[in-house]
Amino acid sequence: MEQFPVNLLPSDEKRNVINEMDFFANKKDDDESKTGTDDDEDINKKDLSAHAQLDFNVNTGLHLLTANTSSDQSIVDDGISPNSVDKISKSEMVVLRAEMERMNSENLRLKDTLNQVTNNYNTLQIHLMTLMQQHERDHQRTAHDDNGITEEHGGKLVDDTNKQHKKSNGFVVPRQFMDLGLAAKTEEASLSSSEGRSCPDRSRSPMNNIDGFSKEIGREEISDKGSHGWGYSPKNIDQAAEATMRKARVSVRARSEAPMITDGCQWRKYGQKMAKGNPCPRAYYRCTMAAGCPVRKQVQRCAEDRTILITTYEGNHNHPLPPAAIAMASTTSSAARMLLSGSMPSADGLINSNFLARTLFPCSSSMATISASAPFPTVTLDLTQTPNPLQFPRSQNEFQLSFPNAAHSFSSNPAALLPQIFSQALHNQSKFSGLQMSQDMEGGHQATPSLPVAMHQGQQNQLADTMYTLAADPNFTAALAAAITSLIGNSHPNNANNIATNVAATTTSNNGGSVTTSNNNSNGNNKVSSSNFPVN
DNA sequence: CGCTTTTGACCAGCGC
DNA sequence: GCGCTGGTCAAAAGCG
Repeated sequence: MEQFPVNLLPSDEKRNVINEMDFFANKKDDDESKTGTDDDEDINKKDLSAHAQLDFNVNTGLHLLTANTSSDQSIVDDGISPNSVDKISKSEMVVLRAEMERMNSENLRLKDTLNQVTNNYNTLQIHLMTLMQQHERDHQRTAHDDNGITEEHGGKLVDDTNKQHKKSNGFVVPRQFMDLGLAAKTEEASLSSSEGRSCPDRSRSPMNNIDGFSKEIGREEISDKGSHGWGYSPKNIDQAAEATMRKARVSVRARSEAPMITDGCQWRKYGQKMAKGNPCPRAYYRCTMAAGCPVRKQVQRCAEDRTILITTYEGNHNHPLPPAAIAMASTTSSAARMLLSGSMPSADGLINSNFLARTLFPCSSSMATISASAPFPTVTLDLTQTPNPLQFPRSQNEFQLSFPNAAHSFSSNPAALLPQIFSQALHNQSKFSGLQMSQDMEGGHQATPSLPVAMHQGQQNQLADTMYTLAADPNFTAALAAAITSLIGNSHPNNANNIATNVAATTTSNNGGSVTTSNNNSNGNNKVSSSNFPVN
């Protein structure tokens, strides 16, 4: 280290020339011992002062802004000080300060360890709950097979769903989300067949109905609810899946001045309208990474806080995605899966989903809410809220620990932080991937009603199932991290725009102008409006 | 020239 | 039935 030029001097010469530098002499000896074998570390241990001084000097080099350090350093450099007693006392102060720094660093390490222990605890708790759920599901499936129930159409399927609710836990709680989806299935399917214009993509491309997640989740749901032997034709299954998936939406609220949040996909704008109760226009985008991809999203700024960008995803991609795109795509599929699994049947889904969000991303302040009153079942990931010190006393530290170079990355190259975030998120995800959720676990979501507030055992299991489904999704946490990018950008307002610019360039092309054109229908408000927070 | 955005129009659902 | 609203289409315009 250049900060220790004393090392360049022979030890004897130094000892003789600099009288008051016994302190340095010890340090130098210590340095020499370190230049030797590491095994001599214990043997060469000197008094605490020597080590402390070494640590202090090292830390001095790292913390250049420490005021005390500079003053102390000047004292040491001042070889003409007449009062050796003061030097000694000051040296002791230096030692104490060094010791304090060591303790602080140790404290940080302990905090980190505690954080890891907490995460491990949560993981194990989820694992335990999941195993219990699996055990219960196996038991119920066996009982259900004995009953030999078969279904002939969607209506009976819904009825059977409620039957299972009763059978599972003895409570009758309407599974609003699933019922909505299946109930709308027949209607929407008929509309699709008779009026192609209402759903041109699906009618023109029947393959869209059986692609990707829509088909997968739909069959998962149907197989789960009906269990065995229903009379659905493949066409009906696809229509049901499509209709169901079309109903489920995932909304992400994040603070960002960017036109859109990062999701890694390519989008094409196909419409923009003024929505009621919001002066900001709502933009409609369609995924253009593959022909016939059914995924769409709506982007709109929050009326109350226009720094908040609300992005609502719908559907699932039918094509391979780049790693960055997998994140947000998995958000939609996982969250939709959570919705369609009916794991949040109570009106107070906030409790469950908050637990979910905290478990998946304990270092974030993200909040997941379920909206049962919306026209479509929607899960909202609110990434705009400030951390709750009572709930996450170390959230900020944890976040910084997770992204130690965040500030530097933002100051130098904002876009460089994104891979860090995704890596961190994937790292978090790997904690869950070790749970090795079985295929059956992922595919079978048993209908389990719940008490609204006090968590019934069945609800706990269902919650665990849902959480596990999300956690097992390879990129759900990464998706959350992608959204949290906006949070980071918000914490660095000077860099937020840069991030947004870099991000937007990878997702879609847009003019980025401040003038947006509204497109109201039949209300005489077709006009060009200016906005400080353009949607696109 | 091809792709994207803009934007007026159309359609369906819903409430009154 | 009518009006409002959300969602989408598709021709025109813009852009590289």
